[in-house]
Amino acid sequence: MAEPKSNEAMEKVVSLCKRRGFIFQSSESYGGIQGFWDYGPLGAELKRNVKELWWQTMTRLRDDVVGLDATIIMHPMIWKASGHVDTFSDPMCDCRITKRRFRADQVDPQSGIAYFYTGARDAITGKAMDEPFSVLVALGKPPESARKVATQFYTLRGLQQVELQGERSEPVKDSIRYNPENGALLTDPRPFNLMLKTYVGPVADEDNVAYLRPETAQAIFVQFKNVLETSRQSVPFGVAQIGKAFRNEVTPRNFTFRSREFEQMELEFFIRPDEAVEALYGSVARVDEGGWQKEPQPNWGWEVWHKYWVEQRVRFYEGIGLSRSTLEEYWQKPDELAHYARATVDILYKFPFGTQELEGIAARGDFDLTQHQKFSGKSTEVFEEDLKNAWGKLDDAKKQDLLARITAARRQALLKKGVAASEVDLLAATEAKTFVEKLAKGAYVPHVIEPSAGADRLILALICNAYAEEEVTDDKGKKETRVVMRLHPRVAPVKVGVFPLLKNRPELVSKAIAVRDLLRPHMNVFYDDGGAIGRRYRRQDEAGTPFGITIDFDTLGEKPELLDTVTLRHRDSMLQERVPIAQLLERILPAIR
RNA sequence: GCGAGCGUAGCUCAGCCUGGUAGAGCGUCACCUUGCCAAGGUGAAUGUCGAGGGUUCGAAUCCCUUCGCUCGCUCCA
Repeated sequence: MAEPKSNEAMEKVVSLCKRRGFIFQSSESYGGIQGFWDYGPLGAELKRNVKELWWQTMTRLRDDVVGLDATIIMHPMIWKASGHVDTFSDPMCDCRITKRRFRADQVDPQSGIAYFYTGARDAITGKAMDEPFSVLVALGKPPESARKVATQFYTLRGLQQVELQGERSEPVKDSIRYNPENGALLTDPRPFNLMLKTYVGPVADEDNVAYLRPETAQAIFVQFKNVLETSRQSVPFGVAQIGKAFRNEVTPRNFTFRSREFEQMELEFFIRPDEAVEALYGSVARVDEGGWQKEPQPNWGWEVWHKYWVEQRVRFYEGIGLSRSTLEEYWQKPDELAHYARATVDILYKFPFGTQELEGIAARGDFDLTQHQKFSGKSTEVFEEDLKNAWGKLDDAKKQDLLARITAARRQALLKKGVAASEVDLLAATEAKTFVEKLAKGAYVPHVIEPSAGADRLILALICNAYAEEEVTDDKGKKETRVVMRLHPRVAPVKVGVFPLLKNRPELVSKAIAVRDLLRPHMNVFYDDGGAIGRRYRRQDEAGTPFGITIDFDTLGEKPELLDTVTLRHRDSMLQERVPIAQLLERILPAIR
């Protein structure tokens, strides 16, 4: 995935973002704060447009998705159930000599003889150091090798000629406290908690710990039943949410790409397990039949739904100016998949600093809803009368066949999870039986397809993608560079700039203001009367404004046939055309919607 | 969190080595000019030289600490 870095391109983008007011560093006047960013006037408009287009596409233009807007702080147990409490706090330790970092639980256990030192003394200056240290060497190695490493350690701490103090040794077995590469003692494990912690209520003690959500998805799972019961939806259907999430990233990097506070646009789309689909419709649609390119069908299983959502998401990106050629689809290999995922596709954008993930579309099975059912004790199952009836009508051979296939699938999943081979058959059989009995009653825990996009990453991709410099030659043959943000008109922060040709002619100014007021209820308009007209065009080019309108003397009727017409200037081509004021809305609106 | 480099006007940067209380270009603002693609005229604003401390008669300049940025390591469910 690594590509040659192009810092120059990125620096230009960052510079433009600040210069024109797209993105500022958070708390800049206080020295900034790492991993936090603010959107300026243009950035705020851009982000709002992107989020609204996502919301429009994902919920309002569909009849099978509804919205949710949940709190950032939720019951802490949710993060236990989701697995974040465990997977988000990796204790780490460092080699005291090479500074290499290890996951404390992933150090290769070492055995041998440990040599301990109480400290060291500098033979030249007489300076003493009482910091203890120890080195582990393999059995049979001479003590000199331990002394060499220990000397290195104290030298690094400023001693010139090291005299080791208080050496003693003892055998050690399977210790994970030493660096396997050089035997040096590692620092004590320190927790790296990637969730931002806070306290709910006035007392800041451990009973009141809560976390800022590291993803918006869990709220959807937790509210799944409420949404189902109140929205008049039934599976398959989805719940969409846009909101802030927080991760205490070790290393925020690449401008806004990896921030500690960021915004997600997530959909959890709930579907029937394939076995339920098969019971209802006799068979499950296959991906190679190509149906995923068209409208959803009742006989889709998870694979087709997954493929469908990948396609939908790519089409969304195309619709806001990220063509397929700027994107990459990365289908994770089976061994890269998280334990809960059946398949994950990353949609990547070719950023100047490398090709990086914009969105992940995961087929998560029933993992999340099952976890919350387990931890909360509340059912996350749905019931379908039709399923119960359909199951009742299956012949015995079909039922046996389904049971066998479910058992085999459960067996594989359990093996992958690390269940002992001796127990796996019984466990798989029991689980499959329970599952089938539920299906027979028309009940199941829905499976889920999760398209999860980063709003801020998308903004950054749109900005990088839009940035262009081009050589322009003027009438006098002079060459110059035009910086233009080729933002898709649908996301552009300002849709149209309105300019009186000259500002010292009140007739032009008042006409221009009238045009501005005509357009303003329908779109974001920027009025500018400062400086030469060309300068104002170029200023809007840098802001990504797709249209410019200039009011001149012909607008006022100098040439009677041009009365009430204006110049409409197009950002990308710089072409101009004469358009009647009365036709402006019908010319511009289709482009920005 | 570790290592290396960097931090001077809105932006790009000079000055730092060889201490003597800050500059250029672009941009911004106002007025004039401007009859359709940034470069005309006049005038103006802007930095406690990232922050704090130390050395010194005197620090943007030397030293220490800290914060931020970039790169590498680590991490990325």
